[in-house]
Amino acid sequence: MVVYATIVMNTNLISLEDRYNLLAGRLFMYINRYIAQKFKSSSVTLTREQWTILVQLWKQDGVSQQVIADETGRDKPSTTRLLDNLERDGYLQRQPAADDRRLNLIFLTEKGKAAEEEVMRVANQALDQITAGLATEELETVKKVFEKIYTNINT
Amino acid sequence: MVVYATIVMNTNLISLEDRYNLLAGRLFMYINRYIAQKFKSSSVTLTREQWTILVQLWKQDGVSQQVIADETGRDKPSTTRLLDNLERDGYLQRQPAADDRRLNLIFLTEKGKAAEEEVMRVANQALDQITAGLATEELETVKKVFEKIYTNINT
DNA sequence: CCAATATAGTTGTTTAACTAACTAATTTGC
DNA sequence: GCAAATTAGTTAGTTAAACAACTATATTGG
Repeated sequence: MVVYATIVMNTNLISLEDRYNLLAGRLFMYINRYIAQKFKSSSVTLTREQWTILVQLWKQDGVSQQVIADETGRDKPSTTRLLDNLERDGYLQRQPAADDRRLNLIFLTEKGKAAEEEVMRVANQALDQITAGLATEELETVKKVFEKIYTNINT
Repeated sequence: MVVYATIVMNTNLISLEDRYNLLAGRLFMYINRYIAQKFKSSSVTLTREQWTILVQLWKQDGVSQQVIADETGRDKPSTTRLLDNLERDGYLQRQPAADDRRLNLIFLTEKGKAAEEEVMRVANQALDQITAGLATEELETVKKVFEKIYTNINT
């Protein structure tokens, strides 16, 4: 067993255990599981990942796959395959752009549009349960920390 | 576009956008990518997930797969396959327990033990960079929020 | 003008998570 | 004592993320 005490002292007073948990992404794994369960028990037949794509399309559809990839923070192959499944399941359709044949524009189908209300109701309910009892200032701090981490990662 | 204003008002003053980002797990996706890069560029040939298993084994090895699954928050099939790969790559070995033949006890190999120092050095360096410039109180609040969310999810 | 470069999207491969279904071994409770 | 239930672990199938390599189209710069 190697001793990490000096390393911890060099940075801050948060324990290695806490820092490790952040890094390990355990909470995210649990949140992911929770959302999947809530979707399932509400007969929402979408994954959390598919939901993030649809959230973007409900804001604006008719955009290219690259735009969706950028807006949801994914690479192109991951986006291609998420769109494959969503198209297969009838939520959207690809349409080549007339003025640039490299682009696929993504359009919601009627099914995709109709899904918004119920899916967002379930998602918001899950969010309410996840964040129940948390003070606004606490969530503001979390937001600030997340933004700082984002900056740290990208510089 | 459905209007969510009333839903947001019913819960707290954090915007839907912020709540959505928490749910979407974007930051975690970015942290995951960052760690993977740091491991790769330091010639640590482990995934973040494999690392979480080894962290547990460095604390205590000779435990069953179920114990590892519980301690790292995974289900059994995920744990089985992570251990498959770690065994294949020579970091550990399975050994049937003498007194209960259902159990596989997991033991680090010399390679698995020897990896600790360098791997933890790289992991701690990445953690330092990720949490740089964050105040102890901010990280304490994040910890508190994470714990509260964990409680919310499991009740 | 057209070769070089950049951009959009797809495909293949590996890792990992989840669920469900399964085998083998152990514990239980009548 | 032994059938039923529980526990440990594996296997199969689906979804998703990462990276690398690829095709097709569009833009660029000499």
